[in-house]
Parts: sequence; structure tokens; C-alpha cells
Amino acid sequence: MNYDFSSIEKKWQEKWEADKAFKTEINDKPKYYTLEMFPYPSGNLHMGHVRNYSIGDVVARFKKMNGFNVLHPMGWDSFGLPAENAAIKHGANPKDWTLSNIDNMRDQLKSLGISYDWDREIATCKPDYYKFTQKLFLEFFNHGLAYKKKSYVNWCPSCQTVLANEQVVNGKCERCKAEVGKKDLEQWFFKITEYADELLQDLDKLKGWPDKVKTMQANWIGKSRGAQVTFKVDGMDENLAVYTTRPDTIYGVTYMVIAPEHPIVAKLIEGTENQAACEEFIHKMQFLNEIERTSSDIEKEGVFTGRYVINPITGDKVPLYLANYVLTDYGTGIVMAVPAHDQRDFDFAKKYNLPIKVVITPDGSDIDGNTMDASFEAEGIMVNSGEFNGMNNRDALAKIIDYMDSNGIGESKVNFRLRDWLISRQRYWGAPIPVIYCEDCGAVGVPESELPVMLPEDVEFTGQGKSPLTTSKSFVNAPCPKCGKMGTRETDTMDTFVCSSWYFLRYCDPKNESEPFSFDALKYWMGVDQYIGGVEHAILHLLYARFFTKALHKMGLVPVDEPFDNLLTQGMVLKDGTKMSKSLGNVVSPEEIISKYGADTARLFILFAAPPERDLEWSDTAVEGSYRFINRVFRFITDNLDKIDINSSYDAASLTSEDKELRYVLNYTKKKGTDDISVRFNFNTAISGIMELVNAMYAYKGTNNALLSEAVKDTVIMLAPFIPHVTEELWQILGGEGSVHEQSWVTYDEAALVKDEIELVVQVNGKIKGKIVVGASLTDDEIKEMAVSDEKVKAFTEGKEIVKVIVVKGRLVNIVVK
RNA sequence: GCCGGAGUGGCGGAACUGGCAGACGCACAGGACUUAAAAUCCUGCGAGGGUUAAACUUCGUACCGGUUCGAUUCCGGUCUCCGGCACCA
Repeated sequence: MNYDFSSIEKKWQEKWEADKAFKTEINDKPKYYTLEMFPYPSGNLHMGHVRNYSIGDVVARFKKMNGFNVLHPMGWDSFGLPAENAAIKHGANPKDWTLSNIDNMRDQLKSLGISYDWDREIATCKPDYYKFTQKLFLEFFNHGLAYKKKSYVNWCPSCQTVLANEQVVNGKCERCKAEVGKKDLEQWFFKITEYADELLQDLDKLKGWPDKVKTMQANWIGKSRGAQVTFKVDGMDENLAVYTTRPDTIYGVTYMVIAPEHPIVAKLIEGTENQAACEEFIHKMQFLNEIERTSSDIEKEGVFTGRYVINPITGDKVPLYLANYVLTDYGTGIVMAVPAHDQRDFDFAKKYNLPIKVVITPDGSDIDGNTMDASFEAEGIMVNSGEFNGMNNRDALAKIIDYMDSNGIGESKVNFRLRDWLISRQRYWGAPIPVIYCEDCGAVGVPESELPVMLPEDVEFTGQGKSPLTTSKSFVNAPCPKCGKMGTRETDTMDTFVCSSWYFLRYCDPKNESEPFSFDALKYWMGVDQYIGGVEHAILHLLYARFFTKALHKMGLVPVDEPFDNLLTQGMVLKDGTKMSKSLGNVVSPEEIISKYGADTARLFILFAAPPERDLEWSDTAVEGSYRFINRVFRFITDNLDKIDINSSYDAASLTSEDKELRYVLNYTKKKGTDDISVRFNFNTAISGIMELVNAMYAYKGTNNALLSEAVKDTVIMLAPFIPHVTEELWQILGGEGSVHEQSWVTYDEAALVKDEIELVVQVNGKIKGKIVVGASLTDDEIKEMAVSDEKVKAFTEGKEIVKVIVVKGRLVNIVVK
């Protein structure tokens, strides 16, 4: 008979809900804040969610049983495009669509038995939340961290909105995979670059983060050191600044390149004989997509501007080219070209027959630029570089910057790859940017007393052209908060990543009506002790959330300057080696598994099949195995109820060898399981350990019922974080007091782990030749003697000289012979 | 191209600090129970050699080499796969 998971799970879920079993308040216990990344309410949970929340629930329940006051909240990242697309496609109202999805997914989460404090539930699309998203925007605005600027931005033609750099992946929209174009638009930005250095530096503080994620963030921020150097345009009253990380190569500059999009280009080419050719080239570049325009695979191409610039250190006059390999938005958009020491410049110089001048060589000897077949980029000795000749180029680099600095031609400069965060979206279903434009006063923030700026209902969803908000008469027209003159509202909404950059703060104080959160609540709960989610957020969400926390910390609103102390990035759930997806038809729905085997089985399988960080291969037959195990535990207890009394005790002195064996396995499992869960997060090995314990209980032939009862009780307690419903039922069957989830975590007895006799492996020259059983109290010399005189071992040492004997305590003896 | 991570039976995985490779589970095979099936319980299960059966024995953690009494683990090199960045001057 299999256990009746369906009624058991329903029963306990209802009881937990009625008792508010997981409600958390500030108290004097040590706190533990564990958080799983909140989902977008797409309508249904998928296996990735199940994995994420099962991992989090083990952590939450385990910490609670270890005496912590655990904050474990859940909510909804509920603004975003799918709701609006549903509105365009089916005429649904984005709000109704979203809220009904939330209701459905909340039910699904509850059917998994995750221990959330539902009183802290939040949804970013509700006015009581986005009111404070707007308030925080105004804080950023008032502190000069939010600004509007016209710029050349990424535009997704399918989503009909701009995108942040982080949302463009391989030239395509991160969400819909459409090819991203460019548009010249006036947009709102957050000044994340002001925190670039801090965001990079403080990665070192994040000891509990995977190196992989820290490396990805460091690469994304992309700090580089170099110099900015000014070149004068020959025959014009115009200076061009370049950024270079290799000022030591400045004597080797043989031409200069500028991005065709650079605003100064028009002025430079005007009236030159090459004007027409340049304009044609610029025109051609405009029609390329992101990949064609910026990929390193594309062949380098350029055209002479007809202008020359003067090298400020040598006085050389070198030609200025437009070239496709210069990026407009990095550095100054202008680059000094040193073909001898930069491969890109080398390729370009070869193609257009530009001179190649060597200024660094491996040994100080002269090398002819014409005979090189690749640039020389390694360390070396300076040549053809005036007073710097003979120096190591690294030493020369600093000296040259000093020289340029004191002669007013250049200075040391740090550059970042990171761009400011573009937060405007030309879409409806997001938090409206709380700004009113006034003819006289410009962009004015909406006063706090008028927040939230509510999303209007009188809008049309056409999916064409302008943002739906521009179609709402009631929304667009508003008086200027400063002078009262009629103005117009900002009709862009905020990127949904803004909403998710502070939700972990709101959970600490979710009902606060006057402010986003109180400082005191944050002081008790922050930072998040354990954050769990997919690695796909390694850059976007995790970087934005860190930026928010740092900025708000500096404003004095948040007590910590890093939000997440420990981060666990869980692997994907795969089927047949690839990600589950509708188009591949390899989706296994959580609901299906729950109805067939129950939530406990789904949770157990997903935690047992692989360690959390790794990808997990879904297997229907292996799920069956997890189900079998739960039944095996259930059966053992219900079949042996007559022997079990969890309040009984026994005398350790009177144990038989069989008893001692079971006691050893029990205590070893408790030690290992505790360690696996708390230190290593290896739930798979913790579970396999408990399986071994259950096997030992089945195999136990002794008669010490008190010992067996102890094993049963501890097994149920150890399984409770993994399979909460059936353990609660078993706890009740065993006559335990209260809820199993209120029990203290198991403790082990060090004395039970000491064995009277130990089996040692005996090796000869590192190969196993026999085994001996020795008393635990024997000395190394006695063990050596036993090993050497063992009959089986003797056969291999006969007639040979024993060079030495190595004893490894509790493990093996190795006899080295010649 | 640069930066990470990984590679272990038929499969998912284990071996935590250099110390019995393959725990635990799945699949498979044989047996018990049953009129039968399912469920359950027991046994076996890396490859080769060897044996009626065993004992026994050799090889084996992607590949080549090194350090060591001893290497899945450390070092050097190669290959493959996955992830990130990618004309960032």
C-alpha cells in the first residue's frame, strides 16, 4: 500500500495556512534572511521554479530548526511585456491578466508546501508597491543619479521599446530575440557608472558568491587604465582626444581612426576632397545592424578623411581615417593607431598600405615594420622613442604619462565598459516615471504627496507606434508642480529591473504605507543571508540590485552597502540533455508530477538528482525511485509502530555489536547530513546518507527498540526540510509534540562514532593486497607489525626488502618493498 | 581570440584535507512471495583474463607526461563540451 500523499499534503497545507505557521516578526533570536528570486507571473510554475523554491525551502526550514528567526518571503515581479502582449493579442486587460496569473501561481506554490510568510507577499505592479518605486526614482533624481539625455539607443522593433545595454545579447533582444536596431531618442538613465569602481572593488567583499558570477560582473564593468591624449587637427582650430591603454606606443602612431558616427566628423570632412567618399561610408555604416557594425569577425574597413592630425609628442603629421572598427561609445570614439603593436591597427594598415613603425622590440634590436606578419604586443625594450629608448616599456608607460601631463598634452585616465543604465521604456505595463514637463521649469519630479502616479485605464493597446500611455487624455495633461502651468506627463515607464532592484528591501517591511521601508526593519533583517536563483541574472539583476543598495546606502536610507551576503546560482532543469521548452515539446509540468506522486516526491527528486549548482537531467523513472523511498520510510514506521516509542531511552553501556553498528550509522548520518546541508549545500548527498540510514534500519536485527526509536525519530526530523508534508504526518503518527517543523535539528554523539575495531587496507607499493582488522587503541608500530605479518601480504613481500611502512590513521597501511 | 567551469559504469551522481574509485538512486538480470500480475523483499551488476563455481588477477576516473610510498584529487601539456565576454584601443 502506498501512502496517501494527496490527502496528507492537502491536510497539512491547510493547517499551516490556518496556523500561519511561517509568519515572521522581529524578535531577539538571531535572524536569517533567505530569499529566492521572485518569479514573473507568466501563469504557471515550471520545473526551474520548483527547483529554486525547493532549495530555498530546505534552507529556510533547516535554519528555523537550528534556532534562527527565518525571513522567507515570496512575491511577484509582475510588471512586464507579456501582460501587455496578451492585451494586444487577446484584448485582455494587463492588470486582470497579471492578477489572475498570480492567483494561479500562488496556488501552485502552496501546493508545493514551501514555507513562505504569505503576509509579506508583494507584487511590483500594485500601486502600493510602485508608489515607492516612483519614490525611489525621485530620490535618485534629486541626488543627480537619474538624468535625461538624448542618445543613440538600442531599439527593439518587436517590443517597440528601447533596451538597456545589458538587455542586448549578441545584437538581439534578450526577451524576444528580435534583431536590435538603433534610434536617436531622449531617454532616462540611472548613473550606475558613478558606482562602477565601487561595484568592481566590492566584489572582493562578497566571499559567499561564486567566483564565476564575480568574474562575469568584473568583465561587464570592464575597468581599464590608460591615458587620454590630445592631437591637434592640422590646419583647423580643433583638438581630438584619444583614449589609449598603451601610451608607451605613442611614438609608433602612424595614423588615427575615428568612428563614423562621431558628431565631429561632419565638421572635419566638410570641404575636403574626400567629403563625398566619407559621406557614402557613413551612410553605409548606418544601415548595418549591431553585429555587422561591431563584431570582431567583420573585415576592417575605412576611408581617409582628407585631414591630418599632429602627434603631440613627436610632431609627426599623420592621416585621419574613418573606420568601422572604432566604437562610438567607448573612450572618446577616436583611437590613435599603432599598427606595429596592435593587431587591429596592423590589419587595417596592411589593407590600406599605411606605414608600420616599431617602437618596442623584445631585445632592443631594430625590427623592420615591413617584414612583420603580426603586431608585437608583448613586453619589451623601447626603440625609436626619443628619450625613452632603452627603457622597459612598462617603466616607460608611467614616464610618458608624466611627461604628457606636465606638458599639457595628456593625462592618466581610467575607463569603464559599463554604460549608464537606460531605464525608460515606451510601454504601458510598468511603473510610470513620475515626472512632469513644464515649458518654463523643465522636467519636474511629481511631489511625494501625489504618488503614486497611477497607470490610467483609458488607453488603447494597438501594438503600433507610440506607447499606450500617450493615448490617455486623463494621464498626459498635468499641471507643473512648481509653477502650476499646464504641462505634460512623462509617458515612458520604468524598466522592470528597477522594480526588482529593491524588492528584497520591501519584504523587510512590506506593509509600510509612508515609506518604502523603515531603516530599523532593514537594520534587523538585511543583508540577505542566502540568495538563490538562476545564473542568467548574474549581470542584469544582481548588478542593478547592488547599485541600488549602494546608492540608497549613501543616501542614508539603507544600512548595508551590499544586498546579498551569500549567493547560490542553481543549474537548469534539463530533459533529454536540453532545456525544457514548449517548442521542443520536452516540458514536464510540476502539476502533473504533483498529482501523480505528490509534492514531497517532486521536491525530493529534484534535490536528490544533482547538487544545486549543477544542471539537472529530468528522469521520469528516477522520480519513481524517490517516491519509492518515501513509501519505504512510511511503511517502516507504520509497520513497526508497536516497537517505536520516541520518548524512550537506552543505556549506551548495554549495547550489542549490532546495536552499536546501527548507532554508528545513525550518528554518522546526523553528522554528515548536518554538514552537507549547512556547509556544502549538497542536498543530494545528505539525502543519500539518510537513505543509507533507512537501509540500516531495515537491516537491523537487534532488539533494542529504544535505539530503533531514536533512529526513526531522527530520520523524520532530518527529512522534514526536504519532504515537509509526509514528515509532519509521520511525526503525528509517532505521537510527537507539536509540529515536526518546530523541532530542534538533530545532534550527534561523538562517542557513538568511535569504533572498537577498525578495518585497515594493506597495500604493497600502493596496490591493495589485503585487509586487517585492528583494535582502535593499537599503536602505529603494532599495526605495522600486524600488516607485515599478514599471510596474504607476506606472499607479496617474500624475498624482497621492506624499505618503509606507512600507516595512515584509520585508513591504511602501505608497505614499500624493493 | 580572452576569461571561467566541467569531462568518473548503461544513466543521474559519490569519493569533503593526496589514502579501499563507483556511495546512494535509476535501469537491467536472477530469485522469493503470488493461481497470475503489480507492489514488496533478497541477490548480482565497470571492462578484460581466469574458474564448473569461486578464489585469484590485469586494466580502468577524456588524452599524454610529471611529482609522490600512494593521484579522480597536485603540476605541465593536449583534446572535447558548456557558460560568459568579444574590434573596449
